[in-house]
Amino acid sequence: MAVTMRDVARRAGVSAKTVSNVVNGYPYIKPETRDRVLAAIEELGYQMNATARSLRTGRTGIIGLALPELRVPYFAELAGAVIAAAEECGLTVIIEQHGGRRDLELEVLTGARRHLTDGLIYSPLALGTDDAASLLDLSYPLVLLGERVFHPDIDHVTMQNTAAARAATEHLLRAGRRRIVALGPNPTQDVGSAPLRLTGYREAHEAAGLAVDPVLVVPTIRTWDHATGARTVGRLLDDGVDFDAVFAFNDSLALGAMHEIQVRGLRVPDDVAVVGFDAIDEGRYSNPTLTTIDPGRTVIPREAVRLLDERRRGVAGGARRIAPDFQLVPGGSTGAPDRAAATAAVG
Amino acid sequence: MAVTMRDVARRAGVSAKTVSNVVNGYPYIKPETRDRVLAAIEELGYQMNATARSLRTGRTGIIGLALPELRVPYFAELAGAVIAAAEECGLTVIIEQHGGRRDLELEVLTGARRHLTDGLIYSPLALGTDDAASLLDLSYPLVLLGERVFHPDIDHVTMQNTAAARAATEHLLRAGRRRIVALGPNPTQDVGSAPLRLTGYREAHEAAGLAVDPVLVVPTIRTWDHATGARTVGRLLDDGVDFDAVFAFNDSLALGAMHEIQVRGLRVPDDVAVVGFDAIDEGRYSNPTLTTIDPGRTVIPREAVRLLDERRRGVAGGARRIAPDFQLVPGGSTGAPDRAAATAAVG
DNA sequence: ATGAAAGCGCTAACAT
DNA sequence: ATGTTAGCGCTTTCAT
Repeated sequence: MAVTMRDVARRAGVSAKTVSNVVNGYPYIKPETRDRVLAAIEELGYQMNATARSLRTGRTGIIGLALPELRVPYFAELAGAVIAAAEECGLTVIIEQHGGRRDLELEVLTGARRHLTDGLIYSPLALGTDDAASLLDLSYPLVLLGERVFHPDIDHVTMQNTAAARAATEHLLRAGRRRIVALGPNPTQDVGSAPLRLTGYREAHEAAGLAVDPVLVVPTIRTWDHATGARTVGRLLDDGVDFDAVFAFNDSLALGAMHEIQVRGLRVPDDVAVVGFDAIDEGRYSNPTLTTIDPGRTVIPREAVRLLDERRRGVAGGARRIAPDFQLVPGGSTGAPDRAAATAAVG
Repeated sequence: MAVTMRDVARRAGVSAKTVSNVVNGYPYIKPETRDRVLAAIEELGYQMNATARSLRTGRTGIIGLALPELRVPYFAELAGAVIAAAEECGLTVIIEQHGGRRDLELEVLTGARRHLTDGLIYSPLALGTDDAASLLDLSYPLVLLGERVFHPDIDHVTMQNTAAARAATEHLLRAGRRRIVALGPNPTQDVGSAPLRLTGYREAHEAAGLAVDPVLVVPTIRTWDHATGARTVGRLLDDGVDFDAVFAFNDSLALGAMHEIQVRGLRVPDDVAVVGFDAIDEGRYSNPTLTTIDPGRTVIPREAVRLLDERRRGVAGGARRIAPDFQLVPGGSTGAPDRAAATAAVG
């Protein structure tokens, strides 16, 4: 059997409650008593039983992070950063993969794991505005990532989707590209990143006084991965669609597209320039490197954890909405020079 | 306050213990009683308090997965698969990132989270054989990934490192390459994947009656990532080392190397062929696609969870060691044709 | 500044 | 086949 508070208390000649007070940083303890307790803890190698504490307090110190799939690089990087940020707050994270399946996304909200966690950071893919109701009468703190299920009464951490997409498109227009594919919109999706990014794409064209050729607005399935990017661009090429640039709605799509373009014997960026979105690590070592949008990749996980922790501790007021500054990251896929690594390391 | 077993019991006109029996699948219950209980559960929307059960049983149904960093694609894919496999067993996973830092790797073993988990799947990077002792007197089930801290009394899930590395090298030799860089060994590392893979590299040369030029055995730091691969190969090129192939000890190194080679204006595979190790998703859409070793990427996570769950449930005997079959995955980086995606989708 | 008693919700052990 | 009792290890009253 493990060492308990009673054991420590006996050893220190105090009551269990005093040990509890010491462990929890209760201030009004005679220094001498505290020292005796700390010594006893040390000697016995006492470690608190988190389960017992949770049963009593109703809080576990665990938060959930629900996302589509960990194997998708964007979510892997997000999860790594969320875990690190949670650690700073003394919180533990459990990751739940819903695969973008609607039934699983809903189950996450009410499933058994919600008893294990103090709150949830939630990145849905299939839910829409209609589902906002499901999110409003939850009995635990919730922070939403993205804005598929936007509701003003829920904490959100999101991106400047439209402005960033506009900047990405303007970057291509400035480089003289005039037939820019928008890769990623989905006709059945009225909410979420896709329509917002498409709006940015359109805004950039309008501002430049250019019309958007509908042929260049190319829907994909919701799974924005390499395979989808490659397959979709492959079909455009098969169909003889004329384009000189691709703005893909995320980096995986962009990298898949870039792969396919080169497999077909075209050059990036000479024949087709490519811009992505997310600034995942992979794009920094692709061939060529990928021009992309950094939507605030370090800020988003940190803020998500902060918002949730504040709710959890009951120190938050009304719902908050955070959309960090974004940044265009130039790469070889739009003609920025791909510097040699050894040289870069020196400089 | 949430609905408890007592509430359900009252409603069903039975004792709490009977509710417990129903919930836990105890067989000897009058069907009619069971139905009444299930109905009461349904009506009240009862969900079990996992914390209370854990306190009573001493088991949480949570397992730990300790790895260097989630942002490293190999570990992200591993973690995703471990979570999925754990789900199948009704287990929840918490991921702990130790960053390959020795102090954190040791802390994982004895930290507070070990009270929260029933066992640990452990993938160390900094520990060595000397640390085996730290792993032997742990009071919880442990499954080791890799063989940095090999010990016959601990469950291991590992790879056929030497045989697979030999196959990778032979693949390059068969293609007529004669100056193959071994990218990844570390002179200070006597255990783990690196020396085993180096042995495979040497064996392939010996079997072909070829000597290994020591200049081609190129150490890297332990962080086998893109940047390391690019930087190290960059230095070889700067130094004018003559080579016509690279066998990188993982895919990230390989992709970083491939990037740098192409940045310098050389062609892959014409000037330099490249082979990696791990078969991460990224290599399937790189330019060119990456030839690599699949060390059993689907088997490893599944088996790790199975071994741990068996120990946890106390149904395991002596220590087991699992090293699944591996497979060479040909890609464009050694001259296999990179098929167009759209065509591939049809065929 | 510290202690005693009670109980969080569940299940093990025993009883019937 | 079901009920009773006790207690997992902690924190929350309330008392001193």
